[in-house]
Amino acid sequence: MGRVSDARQRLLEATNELTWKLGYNAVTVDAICEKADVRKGSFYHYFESKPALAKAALEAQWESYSRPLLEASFAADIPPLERLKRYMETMYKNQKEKKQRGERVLGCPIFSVAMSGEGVEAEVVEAAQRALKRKLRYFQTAIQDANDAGLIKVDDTEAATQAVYSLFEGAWARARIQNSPEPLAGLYEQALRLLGAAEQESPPKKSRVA
Amino acid sequence: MGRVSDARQRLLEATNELTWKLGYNAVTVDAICEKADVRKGSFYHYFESKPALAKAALEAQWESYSRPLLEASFAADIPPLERLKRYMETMYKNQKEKKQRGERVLGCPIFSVAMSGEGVEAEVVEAAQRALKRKLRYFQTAIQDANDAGLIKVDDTEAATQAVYSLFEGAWARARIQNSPEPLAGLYEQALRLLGAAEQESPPKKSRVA
DNA sequence: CTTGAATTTGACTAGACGGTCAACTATACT
DNA sequence: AGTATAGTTGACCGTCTAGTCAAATTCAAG
Repeated sequence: MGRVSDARQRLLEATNELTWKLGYNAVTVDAICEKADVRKGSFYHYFESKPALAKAALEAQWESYSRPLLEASFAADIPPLERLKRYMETMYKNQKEKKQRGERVLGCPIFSVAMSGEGVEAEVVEAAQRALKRKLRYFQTAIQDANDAGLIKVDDTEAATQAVYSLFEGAWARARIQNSPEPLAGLYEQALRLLGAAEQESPPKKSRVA
Repeated sequence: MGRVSDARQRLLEATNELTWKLGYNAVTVDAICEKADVRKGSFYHYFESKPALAKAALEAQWESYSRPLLEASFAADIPPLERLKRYMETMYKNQKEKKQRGERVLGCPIFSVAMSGEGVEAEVVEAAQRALKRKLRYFQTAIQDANDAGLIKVDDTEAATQAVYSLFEGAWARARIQNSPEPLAGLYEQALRLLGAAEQESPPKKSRVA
């Protein structure tokens, strides 16, 4: 019964856009309301507080953005290393296109929130941490599968996975910092080295002098 | 002439401590003043604004903290790969000890500020970016030296350096997120794989099944 | 001991912030 | 058509925030 509205959805989207660009603490309730074209009273009709909205927004973003992107690249019917390749190259292309469109390179929408640590309500940080852990699982599965298929050569699969993940998140974070997609370029090849799985080699060059 | 004081210094230190823990936007001038035991009026005697202080604090931190740590590990008379090893293991130990002392694992004091992007005054972000670029140069020199000495085997030295740096910063960031030093454990060995410089090998194991 | 510059102080402001509320409006269901 | 209910509105509040200032204090140097 009663009226219908998509104000809740608009609030979630506005929150994610602003938080991605500015970081959680730099985003105000007023700014969210303005962007979503919703009055403050309505805001508190849908969410009991700013952190509650931020938490819901992160979860919505996981479902509508991050998860689909991951599922597309990490589909189980794709060869395991191909999954990594697809994901990394898709992310690179995404950021590159953004840059060419004149937009800023914003990196991972979840990572910067997760990094806030204290200084942001635990509720929000924990939602971001959960999302990052889920993301890690795609890497773990793919690399485990690659290992089972004998495609990689590592002493410690888990350590290698962590390293690939750190490499990826680090590159993505640096892309944001530099406002450039370049740190994400050629990441797959670097990941292969971590995994002891040199691909079809191009002719190796010897050392060169500075 | 006139009075002498170390209030300026105390303000810089308080700013760095709080920013490291909470992130720039969660730190208020009042909190800084309280921690430094300085009244607000004095604050604005020494710094013309909050971002101006933050910028000065980042520069002070580079000189008094980051730079010494880097210089100690990356001294030119140490073999190039040994430099990387020392740095990474020092950072790991640092964070591990912090954790054992019951403190939080805070990661890189500069990285989180640099990641703020818009939403933090350009002045502050740029100071952080400068510091990160300087840090990268230590990696570049060490890896270039390793390459010149034939210690590593990479097609593209610069790309490998970027990857090692992304790996390191990514791991450090994840350490903060997880409040655990573990992402930094064994990083040097992973870096060696990126550089095509397998160390004194332990007997290699073949793939294993989940 | 005087002088005057450097420093300290606390009270002050204006605006932004997160959040509240009671009244109002639209509409899906009976 | 009537009504309960979901959604909307804008004015309002207390607190926090960055920043100001004129007056008071300290002390190095002449």
